Amino acid sequence: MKQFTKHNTRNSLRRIFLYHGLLLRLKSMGVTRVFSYTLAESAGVTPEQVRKDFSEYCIRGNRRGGYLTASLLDEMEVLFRRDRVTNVILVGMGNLGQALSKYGLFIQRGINIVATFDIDPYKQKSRADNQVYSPERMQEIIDRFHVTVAIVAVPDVSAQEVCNELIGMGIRGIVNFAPVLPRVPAYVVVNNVNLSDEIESVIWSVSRMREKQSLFL
Amino acid sequence: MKQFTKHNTRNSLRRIFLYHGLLLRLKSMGVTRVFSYTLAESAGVTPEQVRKDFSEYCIRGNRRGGYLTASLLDEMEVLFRRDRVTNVILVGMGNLGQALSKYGLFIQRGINIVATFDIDPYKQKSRADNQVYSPERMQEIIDRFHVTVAIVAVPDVSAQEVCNELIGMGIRGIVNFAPVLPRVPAYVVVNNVNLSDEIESVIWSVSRMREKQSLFL
DNA sequence: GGATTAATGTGAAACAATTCACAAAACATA
DNA sequence: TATGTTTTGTGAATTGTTTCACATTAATCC
Repeated sequence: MKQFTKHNTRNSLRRIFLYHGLLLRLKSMGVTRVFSYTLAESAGVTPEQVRKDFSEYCIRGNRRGGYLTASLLDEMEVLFRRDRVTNVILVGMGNLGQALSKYGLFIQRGINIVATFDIDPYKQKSRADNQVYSPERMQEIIDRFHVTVAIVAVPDVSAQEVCNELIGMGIRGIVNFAPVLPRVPAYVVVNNVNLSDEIESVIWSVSRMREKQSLFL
Repeated sequence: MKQFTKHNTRNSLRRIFLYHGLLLRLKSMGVTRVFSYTLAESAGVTPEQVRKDFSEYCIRGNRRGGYLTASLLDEMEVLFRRDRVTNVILVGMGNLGQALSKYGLFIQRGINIVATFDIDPYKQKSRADNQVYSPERMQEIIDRFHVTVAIVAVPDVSAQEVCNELIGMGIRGIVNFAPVLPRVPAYVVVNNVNLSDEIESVIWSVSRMREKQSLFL
């Protein structure tokens, strides 16, 4: 097993996944060899950054030859467990949950939503193509499919409760779309995604930029 | 107009929006007064961090008295333009686009999707409740509603082209859900959101944590 | 009204991340 | 095989961010 001595940072991990996505695209475009500056260019970072990031995860290139797209991808996929499909569950089948359950890119990336859950009995019935389960069956499905990661897309008021239940049933990683930060034990990983915040920060950056610019008009 | 001498960082801006969301909840729960440690606790950061972040945006509290929820919110909303509704457009009405167009939390946060666009004529017709426009009408609508920010939820292959067109029509901020990083001029703000990456990074963190733990079993 | 307490605000210190600069390696060419 | 060129890999320098420590302020209590 590989050891990462340095405490690899959240930022470098994010970038690694970004590189991975870019590499998939490059490979599909028939690019067999990439250089640190190729990736840097597409990722909007410096070439040194790319090399440092790879170095942190003990990914080596070939001096003068750069990296072979295919073997770099293989190495990354083994390293980051993307060589196998991971079963996840999705809790909360509101608008966002329904979209996520149908989002085609997940399965392309080895993310398999094995089951979706909602407390609303109407939602449980309504979808013939994609069965929505009652939360009662959660434990059973988590056990059967060895699920450790859940996507939470429930309303803010139920988010904490749902997270607590999931953790009690063995879930160890949560991608949380509810606009609250759930409180979890240290052995559980949470990634909070707040769609409103993402848009608001752009709105603000734009309006600030316009103000600055208008000073020079 | 307020001046921010310090170059406020991306992280502190993200946290500011997080605090804002937390404050909205606290206010709705009837909390009239908050302290830096109240917010720190909910946001998962240190109290000093909260105070530094506020300080960076010239937001002042009352020594010993902390912050009054309502006036802090007012101040933030004026400062970050959340006291008015901002019109945005949404391009790409696939699964994700459709979910985003119906996502109730946007309007709660003053984000108004004034129009949605898709090249697929079938999608343009199909929705009686929520008209989907042909891209031909984009310029007209951008001008009419003074839109400067767009949400892009198109497939990866068309993302760059769509962004170019949007920028040509006056868009200055893009929230990009396509799994590519669009190349844009310096006067355009882009925020890339990659849902697969968010999930993959959790999957990896969990599997790494389990490996570490198994060493001690 | 002075003493006490509980909070903020912030410069300084510690820590983390990025960029720089260049040695080491691999390949090409003659 | 020697030489030149290109690219990686990484220690050192720089830059950025967070935490610490404490002076400052406001409220409360005798």
